[in-house]
Amino acid sequence: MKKGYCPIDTFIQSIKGKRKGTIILHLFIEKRRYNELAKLMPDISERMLSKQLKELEEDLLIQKTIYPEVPPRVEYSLTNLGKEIQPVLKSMFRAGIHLEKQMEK
Amino acid sequence: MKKGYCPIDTFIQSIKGKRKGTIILHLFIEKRRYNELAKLMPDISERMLSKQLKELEEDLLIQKTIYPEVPPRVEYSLTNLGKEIQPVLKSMFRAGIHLEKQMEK
DNA sequence: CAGCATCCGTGAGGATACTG
DNA sequence: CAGTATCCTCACGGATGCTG
Repeated sequence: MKKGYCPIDTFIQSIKGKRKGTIILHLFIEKRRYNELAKLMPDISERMLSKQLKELEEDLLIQKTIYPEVPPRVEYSLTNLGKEIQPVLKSMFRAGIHLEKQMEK
Repeated sequence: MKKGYCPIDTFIQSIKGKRKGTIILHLFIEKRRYNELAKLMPDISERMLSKQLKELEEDLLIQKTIYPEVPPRVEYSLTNLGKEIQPVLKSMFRAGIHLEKQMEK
C-alpha cells in the first residue's frame, strides 16, 4: 500500500477504489466467493472486481482461501486488520445516508 | 454532489479528492484563509487547492466568507454538515495511523 | 468457476503563467 | 491576496474475449 501525506490520506487511498467500500461491507456480513460478489454488485465489471479484490488483498484488508477442488472454489474474507476498520466503515455508511438526504434538498 | 451506488460510496466520493480529508481536518481546528491552507499543504498546487475547495463548497461541506476589503480576504470554514462528519474523519485518521503501522512490517 | 489479457476512453491531477 | 486559464500526462476504469 502507499502511504499518504497524512494518516487520513492513507486511509482514504486504501478504500477509495471502485466499490471497495461496498466489497468490504459485504464481507463484514460473511465470507463470499468471487461469483457471489459479482452477483451482489452487477454494476462492476469482473475485471474491475478482481482488480479491486487483489488490491484489497495487497493492502492486507482481505484474504482469500483457495480450495483445491474442481471446479475451483475461492473464498474472500476479512483479515483482522480489515475487521478492525469495520466501525469506521459503518460510521462512513451512516454519514453517507446523511449526505444523500442533504442532496435531496 | 453525485450520489454513489450505496451510501458508503457516496461518502467516499465526497471526500476522496486530492487532499480533501486534510483540508477538512485543518478546518476542524479553525477557519482558514486561502493562503494559509496553501502554506499548510505545500504539496498541492494552487490550481488543485482551489478546485478541491470549490468542490467541497458545492458538496456543502465547507463555506467561504468574502470580506470586501483591499487586499481581498476570504475565509473558509466548515458548514454544519461538515461539522457533523467530524467524528467520522477523526476515526478515519486513527485508522490511517493503524494502517501505516501495519505497512512497516 | 475464477479469473487474466488486451485495447481504449475519460477525467483526475500536475506545471506554468496570468488577473481582478 | 485569491484565485483562473491553458495545456498536458497518466492511471482509473470500461468492454470484450480468452483460459487453467
